[in-house]
Amino acid sequence: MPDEPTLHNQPPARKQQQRSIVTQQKLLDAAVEAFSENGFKGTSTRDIAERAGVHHPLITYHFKNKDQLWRAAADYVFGTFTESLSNALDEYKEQDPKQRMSALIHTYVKYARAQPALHKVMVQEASYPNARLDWLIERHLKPIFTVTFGMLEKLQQLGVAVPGNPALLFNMIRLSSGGLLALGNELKASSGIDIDDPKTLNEISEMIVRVFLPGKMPARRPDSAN
Amino acid sequence: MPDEPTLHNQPPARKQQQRSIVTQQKLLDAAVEAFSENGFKGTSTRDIAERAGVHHPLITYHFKNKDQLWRAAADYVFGTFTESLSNALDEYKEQDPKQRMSALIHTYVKYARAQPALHKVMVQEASYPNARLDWLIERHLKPIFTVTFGMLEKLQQLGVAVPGNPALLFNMIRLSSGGLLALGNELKASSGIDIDDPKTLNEISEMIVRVFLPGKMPARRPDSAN
DNA sequence: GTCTATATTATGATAGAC
DNA sequence: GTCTATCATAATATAGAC
Repeated sequence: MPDEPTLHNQPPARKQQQRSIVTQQKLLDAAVEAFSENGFKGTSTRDIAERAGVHHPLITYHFKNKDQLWRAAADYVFGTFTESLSNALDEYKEQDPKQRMSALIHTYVKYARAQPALHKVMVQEASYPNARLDWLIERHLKPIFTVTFGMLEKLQQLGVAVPGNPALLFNMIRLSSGGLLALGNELKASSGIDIDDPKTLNEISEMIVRVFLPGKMPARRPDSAN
Repeated sequence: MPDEPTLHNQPPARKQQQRSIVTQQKLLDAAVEAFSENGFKGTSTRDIAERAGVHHPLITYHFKNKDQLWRAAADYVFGTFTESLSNALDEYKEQDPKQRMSALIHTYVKYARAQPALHKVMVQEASYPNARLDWLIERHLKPIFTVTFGMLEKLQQLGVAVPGNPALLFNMIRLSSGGLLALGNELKASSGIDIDDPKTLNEISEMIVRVFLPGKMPARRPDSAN
């Protein structure tokens, strides 16, 4: 790997740059874990540095301060989540609206299991009005929500989703999947639900579809609009 | 009000005891608010004392330490919640199982609005395994859950509640009510849902019943068991 | 890019005057 | 029962050596 700049716009990654990326990623993973466990105020940058196996002044070096590190961690979690969602939508784009929504729900359940921080961080930040919450809503929530509201309204018109305020409906689905998995550490002892069992995840997404999207898709006329 | 001890077992409350109770209550209210906003680690006892308008060493005096104060605050929140639930059950004890469960759900929604700490504290503590979580499950959750699981199973047998694992069903109902209201500060901006509007609360509990308990109660035979 | 050292403030808990 | 004063520790952040 040559160290000299080339004619290309992006010079090849140098060893130092590579190491910097690794350190940043270690800090991001540790930050997601720590912030989702103890919230913004309850998390110390020292704790994050220790989890990452990195000296704590490096946080200042790579992310400037605690607040910027939190934002980078949120971008990381919500960015990969949004990506999973749009991949799922892409994969099912030939299917009917009910199947597409079911695929979204299943994707959400699987992602929330792998990354419970997704919902934990939301609850932590929604605990009281603050700038991070506003930032999260504008930057990550609204884009996802507006798309999904529209899909749900269409499903209501088709008689598949239960009637009522689609925003409420959406948020109940969201809580029944991501919100449920965020309680993972409680559910086994309180309710005998084992979210480590892969069958449980299927059970959850199937129940959500059965409950919130109980109707059948009407037979599709060949000449109907998409 | 006489200050001397009487022949009764419980001597009349003295002024100092009265003031002590007031201080303790102020600290409890402040603790519930602070812990639900910032979690156990993220809350400082100084913050609690300031919210309560009390000097911070009084926390040690009245509650020994931060951990004991947290437990007292949890007892306060979950104790009054359990009381509301059993009052609702009492009030509707002559009604059919679907009406009783609907009353429970509506009580839960109303309580969760007035005291969002109920769910916030659970999410905060369920963020990672710890002694406070175990204590909360054994002391407060299990008694409520076992009763409710039974009621839901019966409603499934009657064809009122949707089929499937009743524990999952119960937790989805719980998330759709308490979990939803815990996100109150987010919902208005992200979804246009205003939980300060009393109509919204009715909309929520009605949608939950419509979604999770869609069946009608079968006609009751006069000689059937309760 | 990495580390040690440190300035400054916040925190949990206690001692002891009143 | 209430308050001031204080101790030991932990926190965020920065300066500066290497």
